Amino acid sequence: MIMYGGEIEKAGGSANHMSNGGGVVLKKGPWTAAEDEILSVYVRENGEGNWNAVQKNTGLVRCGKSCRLRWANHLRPNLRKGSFTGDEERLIIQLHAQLGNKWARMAAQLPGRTDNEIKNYWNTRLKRLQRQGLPLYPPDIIPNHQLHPHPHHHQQNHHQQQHQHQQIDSYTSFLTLPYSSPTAQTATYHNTNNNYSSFSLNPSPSSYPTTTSSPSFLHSQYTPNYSSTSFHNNPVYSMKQEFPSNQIPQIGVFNNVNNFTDNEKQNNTNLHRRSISCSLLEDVLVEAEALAGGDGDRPSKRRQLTASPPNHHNNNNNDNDNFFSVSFEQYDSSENICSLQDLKPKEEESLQMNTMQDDIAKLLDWGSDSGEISNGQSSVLTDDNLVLDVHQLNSLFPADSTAAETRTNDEQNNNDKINCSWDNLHGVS
DNA sequence: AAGTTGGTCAACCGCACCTCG
DNA sequence: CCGAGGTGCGGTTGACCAACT
Repeated sequence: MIMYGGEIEKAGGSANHMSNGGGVVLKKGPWTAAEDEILSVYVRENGEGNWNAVQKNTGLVRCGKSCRLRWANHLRPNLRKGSFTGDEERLIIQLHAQLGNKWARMAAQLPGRTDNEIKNYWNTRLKRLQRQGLPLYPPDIIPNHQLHPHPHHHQQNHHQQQHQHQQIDSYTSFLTLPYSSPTAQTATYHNTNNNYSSFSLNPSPSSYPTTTSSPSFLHSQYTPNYSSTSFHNNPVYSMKQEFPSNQIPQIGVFNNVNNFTDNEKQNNTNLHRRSISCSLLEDVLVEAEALAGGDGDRPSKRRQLTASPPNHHNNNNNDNDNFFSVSFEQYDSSENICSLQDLKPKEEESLQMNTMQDDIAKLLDWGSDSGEISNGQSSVLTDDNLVLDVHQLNSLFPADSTAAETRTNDEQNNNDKINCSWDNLHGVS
């Protein structure tokens, strides 16, 4: 047993302590290095989960939730520290446009990043943009809720159900939202490769900063395409962004990557965390199944968001020519992703994840001159950028074509079904 | 130099879901 | 079926620091 030897203030003598009900006064506030070490050793030896046992077994006077949080946000391996890169920022914005305040889901798309980091980043950004009266999203990104302001009401996963009470409020707020910016096109974007993006893009995006510290942004070099009147009259630009209650779990552009590179999965002994990841994937799977199985004749936002590009990429062609199709290929195969993780030998899995981790690191750095904070230019997802992205991904994910080739017929059928639903999408011109 | 403001980060809180007995 | 315990998620808060006035 590891005994915690850190200082413990007198019971009840500090606001930084709380009782766990058993007479033990649990410590609150910042963690010490000694506490970190104790927790790290314990998790290495016992794995994650059963966090309340940490206190019992180590004497660490921290509640289970605190232990879990500390581990997840600071101690677990392969955490990415430091500022978000420009591409990460862009991805966060894109994901937020898709998912809303689903920080955990967003974090799952950003290897090594925590939901807390993303949340902090977004909230900071939100506050700044609100203060400046600037839009939350670049003109070329239209949040899904603006495309489909009437969410349907079936909720298919517990993540969505979990915060129903909050989401009701959010939905109420959401109903007051106006829709897209004056110049934004409410059509789902197709790039020149006939690829699909689940958020809408203005074909002529203006430069939009993603960085939290971009001087050009902070000093209003950002010039929206529309008049200042419409700019300020459009509440999108100044209101707190809220999302409808049934935020649809989306497949982010890094979905495929996430399945293998999420750092938490690198700990192969960690079945618990794997189950978390699978839980996310299962959510995706449920949606895929709902889509493939025909969600009635209701053209839902879900359907729109998960639709595949035209099926010219269905077969053995080089799907990795296509940035987004890579994601969707993986998505269509999402059922296998969890099972693969469970079945794959740990060494192989680990190796693959390491490789993918590197790939992601490269991916996140592409287009970022310095690899540091975006200067605002790279945040624009233009058609040309997409082409570039596709080529970048081409070199990063050579295995994807193989993966696509090994898809089962069922997966292919599912994909085809989803493709068929493409024509039913709302807002697709 | 002192006060103010804003940004970042870490941590806590409350709620809801899941599992299990 | 029900309650307790464990867990995950999103919201919120407060400390700290740097830039600004």
